[in-house]
Amino acid sequence: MAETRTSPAPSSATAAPQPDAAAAAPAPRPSKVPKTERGRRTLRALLNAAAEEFGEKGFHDAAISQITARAGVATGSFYVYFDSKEAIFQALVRDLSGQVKDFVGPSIAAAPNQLAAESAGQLAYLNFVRQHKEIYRIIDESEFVDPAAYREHYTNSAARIAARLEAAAQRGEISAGDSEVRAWAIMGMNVFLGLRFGVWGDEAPEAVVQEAGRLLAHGLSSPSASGEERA
Amino acid sequence: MAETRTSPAPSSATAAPQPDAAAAAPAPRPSKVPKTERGRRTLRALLNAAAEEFGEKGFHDAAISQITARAGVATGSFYVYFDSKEAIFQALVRDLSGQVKDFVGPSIAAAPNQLAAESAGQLAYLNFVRQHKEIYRIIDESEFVDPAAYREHYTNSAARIAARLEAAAQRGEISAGDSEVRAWAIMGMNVFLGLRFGVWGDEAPEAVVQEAGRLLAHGLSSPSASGEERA
Amino acid sequence: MAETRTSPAPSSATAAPQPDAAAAAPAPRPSKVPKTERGRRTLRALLNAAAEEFGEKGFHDAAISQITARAGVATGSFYVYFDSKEAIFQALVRDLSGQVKDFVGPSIAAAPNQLAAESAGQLAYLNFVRQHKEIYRIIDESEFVDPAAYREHYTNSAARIAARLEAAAQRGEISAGDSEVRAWAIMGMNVFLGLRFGVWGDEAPEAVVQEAGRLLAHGLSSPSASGEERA
Amino acid sequence: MAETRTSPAPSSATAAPQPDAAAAAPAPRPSKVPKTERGRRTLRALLNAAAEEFGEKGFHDAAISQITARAGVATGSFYVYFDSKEAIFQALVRDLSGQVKDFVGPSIAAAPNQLAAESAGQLAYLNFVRQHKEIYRIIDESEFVDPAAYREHYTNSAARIAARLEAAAQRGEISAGDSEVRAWAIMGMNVFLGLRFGVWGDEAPEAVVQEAGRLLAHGLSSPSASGEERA
DNA sequence: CATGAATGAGAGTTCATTCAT
DNA sequence: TATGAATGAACTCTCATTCAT
Repeated sequence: MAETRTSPAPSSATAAPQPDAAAAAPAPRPSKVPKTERGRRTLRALLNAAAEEFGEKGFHDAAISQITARAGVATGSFYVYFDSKEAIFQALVRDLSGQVKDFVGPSIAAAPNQLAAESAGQLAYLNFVRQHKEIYRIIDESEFVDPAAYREHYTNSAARIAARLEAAAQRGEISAGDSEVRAWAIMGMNVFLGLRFGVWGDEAPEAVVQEAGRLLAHGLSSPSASGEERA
Repeated sequence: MAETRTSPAPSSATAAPQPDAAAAAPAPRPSKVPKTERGRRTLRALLNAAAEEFGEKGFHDAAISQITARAGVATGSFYVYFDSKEAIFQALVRDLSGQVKDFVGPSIAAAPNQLAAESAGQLAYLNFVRQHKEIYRIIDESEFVDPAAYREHYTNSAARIAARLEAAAQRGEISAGDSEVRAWAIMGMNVFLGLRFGVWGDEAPEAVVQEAGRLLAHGLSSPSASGEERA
Repeated sequence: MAETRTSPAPSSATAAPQPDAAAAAPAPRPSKVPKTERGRRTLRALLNAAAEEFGEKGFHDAAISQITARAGVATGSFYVYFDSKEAIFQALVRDLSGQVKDFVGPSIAAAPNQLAAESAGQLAYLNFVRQHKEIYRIIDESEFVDPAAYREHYTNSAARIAARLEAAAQRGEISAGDSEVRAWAIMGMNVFLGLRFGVWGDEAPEAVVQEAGRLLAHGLSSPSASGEERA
Repeated sequence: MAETRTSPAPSSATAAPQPDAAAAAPAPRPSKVPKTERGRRTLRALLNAAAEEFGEKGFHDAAISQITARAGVATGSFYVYFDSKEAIFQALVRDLSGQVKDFVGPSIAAAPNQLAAESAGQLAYLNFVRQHKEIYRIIDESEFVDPAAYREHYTNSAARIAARLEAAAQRGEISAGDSEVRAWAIMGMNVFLGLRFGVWGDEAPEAVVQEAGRLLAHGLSSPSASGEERA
């Protein structure tokens, strides 16, 4: 059986310097780019405070007055840098999306082959989620607050996975197949395992990743039988 | 917005034998069970209106006054049936969760073996999502509005999947392994494929399901190589 | 010489029941028409309070919280009847515009001939302005707050004057000429005399009206000479 | 927005001999007179920018930050030259009031007799208004922002007109009468004709002025009848 | 003189919920 | 049961003004 759902991405970056799709994003993060050092500090303080506040309370229960209080600045200062609550949320999502990518990416790049890479990415993602539950929550909520950012986040992640699969297939490491479908499937696995074993539970991640790796490598079929064909 | 139910019925039973967690839920659906025919009609109208309103606007932007307006009743009447905005949302999530299960369940039960069952469930789920995008959205948002309901929904789903895998493994249809991890992985795949190919896109679902079925059956490994062991 | 300026209309109603141009106005005054007696009382209280507040402070310095305080209702009640500060201001202008018309109209209708009618209207207007300085101010300010209402007010007034002149010319009571130009000229006279001798000063209105009547009847020319033609 | 002045010059002199009320005004125009060339340029830029901004948005919707942005200077620089938003508005109104006078005055001076002079003034005014709608608006709004400046503007204008009428009456060019009442009546006519046929419409100004000239010369009376006396 | 970040009081507006009818 | 007016706490956002650099 199968049911509904959604969540923050496993991601896994390309260390390569190729122009990221995000580079084409229309609006730069903060509505005002600070020109002085002082301004840069204030902006950073606001983003950090926002991550805390949104993570703890969710978008709607978060209050701008609380964000500025946490950041130690006046209410009005908020609007020097962001046009609205939505605007800072969006800036945050893009920021965090990048953080996930940057955290997970290196593990993947270091893996000897594709299957190992996916497992490494999964493990890194699980650990990241466990340490940054608020990030998971924030990205998830963007589905409702800023659908475009949400979609962008997952579309980018899937594209990176698909590119890796494509390359591996050409190298003969894995079988050929529709990379996009596979990428979304793998991403979904990662996200849900992250939810269950990263956010909600804290079972040993290695065991989880091992089991998932087996599934990814050989599927469910028993060595002897291959049920599907006979279905 | 997809056809909303025409009766406030609390959704149906599970084919599965496992005790439905929902049965233990503390709060009964509507805070007041109507005694007259007129009352029953009003309650039904409110739930239908709520499905539309929440589906279109999301929880926080949905307004009770809009729900009552859609339902054609006065503002005050709302509180005859529900104690709060959260209460009607919760009632709705439980209701919709049941609808998903009821729609997908039969396809699974009709399948000849486990792998076929998962593929059938996936296909049914994809079709359901495509026709009821607002339901997808509502259940998703419950992560923030009513986390218990959200967790319950996915935990129940995973439990059902795990039970099926367990049984299939005992029958020798599939390999042995940690059923819970596998169940969450499969559920994640389904959900994300549903998001990508059900909610956002409308590519032919059969192709998607076929590719996912192959992945589930045999994994990514190329017939010749088995990368993982060497990693 | 001649300079800038603007102000609230002299008006002068048609007692006749002919459909008023205002009847074609798109939006009805209050955004919600009360259905109960209690509601009607609250709406009236709000409008009265708004007239006081706007009259004393002007649009921008007026506060909705002050309006509701004066009316003796809660802040939120305001929004039951009006969508915004602008909305109640608009409703007020239309209301007051009607009041001016209703006050001045009868005097005009009672006059024996056209020149007497204009003088009577002028006198009535002067007296009205003197007693309702806040109304003068409110209508004036609508030029900036709700230009459409402002324009409507003066256009309607001018149309009524022009219609009277037209009729009088056909009766041979006055000379023929461009009624619209004449109407705006007369209205301008009335408004500025109202400003100078109604709002700012309180010289005997009868003397002012008498002098203005002479001007209207015979112009500036000296009985013997007629300068213009020779120019 | 019509060409704003190219220099912060405080407007010119009056041809009329009566003491200019503005000369007695308490506050000198800019709160600080620039000593350097650079300062003079900044001041000029601010006044020009203010004329645009106030003309387009009105006093309250105009923002100092917008004025400085248009002027191409930093926010803080504003306060080097003006003490407040009100202060720059006041400086502007006095400036513009002088512009109107300077534009209209010469036409009047050139006329052969009084009636011709009033018509010439009217025509000049109409043309001025048509080309400088934002000036019209700014002076008008001063009724609410800076009542003293508003009153001063119209009182001065009326005084100039009255002085002309007085002189013409003594020369026997026009009949005798209360000059102040006549002056305000004429000014009102001009202003409203300016509103209707200058700001709102652009019918041929000559026809408007001709009709108004007839009214001013002979009034409304038909050659044969003289209604008023019989009233 | 110029800069531009920081300020914070104050306003308008929303809407879930109550309650008298 | 149904109604719909009334409530008021709470929130987002504005912007004239200050001041350290």
